Amino acid sequence: MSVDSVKRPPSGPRAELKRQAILRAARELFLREGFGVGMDSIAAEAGVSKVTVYNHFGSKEALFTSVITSALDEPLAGESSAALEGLADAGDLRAALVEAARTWVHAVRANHEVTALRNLVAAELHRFPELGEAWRHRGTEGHHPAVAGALRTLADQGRLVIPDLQVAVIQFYGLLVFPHVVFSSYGTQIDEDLTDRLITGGVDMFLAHYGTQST
Amino acid sequence: MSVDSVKRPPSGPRAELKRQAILRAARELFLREGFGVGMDSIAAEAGVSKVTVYNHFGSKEALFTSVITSALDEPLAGESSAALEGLADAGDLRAALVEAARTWVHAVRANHEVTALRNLVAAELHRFPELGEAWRHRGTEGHHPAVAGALRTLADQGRLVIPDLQVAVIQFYGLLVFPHVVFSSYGTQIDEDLTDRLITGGVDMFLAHYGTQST
DNA sequence: TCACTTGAACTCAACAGTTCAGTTCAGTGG
DNA sequence: CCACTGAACTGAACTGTTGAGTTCAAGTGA
Repeated sequence: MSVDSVKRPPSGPRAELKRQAILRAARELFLREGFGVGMDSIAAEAGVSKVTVYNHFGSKEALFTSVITSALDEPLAGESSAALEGLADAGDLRAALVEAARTWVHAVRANHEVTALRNLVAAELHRFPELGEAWRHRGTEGHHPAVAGALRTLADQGRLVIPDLQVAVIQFYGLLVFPHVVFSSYGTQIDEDLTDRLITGGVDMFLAHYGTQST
Repeated sequence: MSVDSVKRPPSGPRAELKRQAILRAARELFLREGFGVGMDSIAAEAGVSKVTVYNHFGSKEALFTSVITSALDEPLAGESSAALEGLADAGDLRAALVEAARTWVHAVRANHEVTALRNLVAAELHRFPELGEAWRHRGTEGHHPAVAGALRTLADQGRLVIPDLQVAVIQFYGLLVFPHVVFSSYGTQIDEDLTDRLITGGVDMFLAHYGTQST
């Protein structure tokens, strides 16, 4: 009998499959029912014994944390910040901005799941304050640099005049992304047509204020 | 023994006092601890017996609903939409807009409580979908007409040129209000100084796009 | 007198987490 | 190809707690 009472999580190929199945199920049920969902339901949905769930994750809170942090790695960083990179070389800045914004907003809208997870984290802030912070880092502060960098570059090129970068970044979000975030937190969505008008209108407005003749 | 088994809520002046005390306590505790708070705690905080709570509200869900709907009646409709009325007569439109926005945003920021209640409703959307809808009505759609009306009036006066009113309204929100809503849902706040720059910068941007020379 | 209130004890269900005896299955050595 | 081994898995029963809602006998106040 080993004195070592620490329960290591299972390893091996078989265990990894179960782990993924549990994460998938937990994510889906947390999204559908909130944190209040029972561990039995999650185990059942994953097609796995409850004991296995506990062997892997140790507690409900740990499972929730794993679901969130695993979701933190996947999403929109790729396409959307890539779209921002190309801005500096674009001939037609307006068209390029519209295109970038379109990519970005569609990434946000397409991921029902990620947006819904954001709401879930917000809902459980009092139970998991550290998750709120983690999400804030990856989300807002994670993209700030990309947006800020793109805007600064354009300003350095003389194609934009931006006296207050911090404000400009938030305005960029406010015009393009926040409407979708806010509406989704009510459980509704902005329809396709209005989304499109918001994008072109937002870019127009942004350029009307910050653009120069060389735009 | 009356066959009538329907429990009417208590009435009378003393009952009304208790009712208010319960609502106040419930609101405070729901805000501080979320929907998970125990009915015993609420009763204790209200200085009232648990039985009295149930005599008045019947169930926890009904109590929660009452807290929200009672909060729906009170808030920012007054000052903020009043500030929008005066816009039509203003000489200096920019100054007037900044002033109106300042009033409005301060109303949103000052009411930690209302904003926090909004998050609470969003958190419990799956349990109370009808509350989400009610909040949306009083909140967003409740103010839309005021904002839309003010903007339309200014457009009719020829002081603004607004091709797409629906978009303009959302942009107005997006520049001025949404940043605060989004940040507060992360549990953070935008500081005083940045708030001010967002207001003036937002109005500038709005006017740069929609304003005319007669502005 | 009558409606309202109280406190304390109670029921009942849900749910996190555990225990255990037995089963699956991927290797490993022969 | 087989037998054995051990880690991972299962299912079902169990513990312990928490919390919603109820009951009741007694109190309060217009």
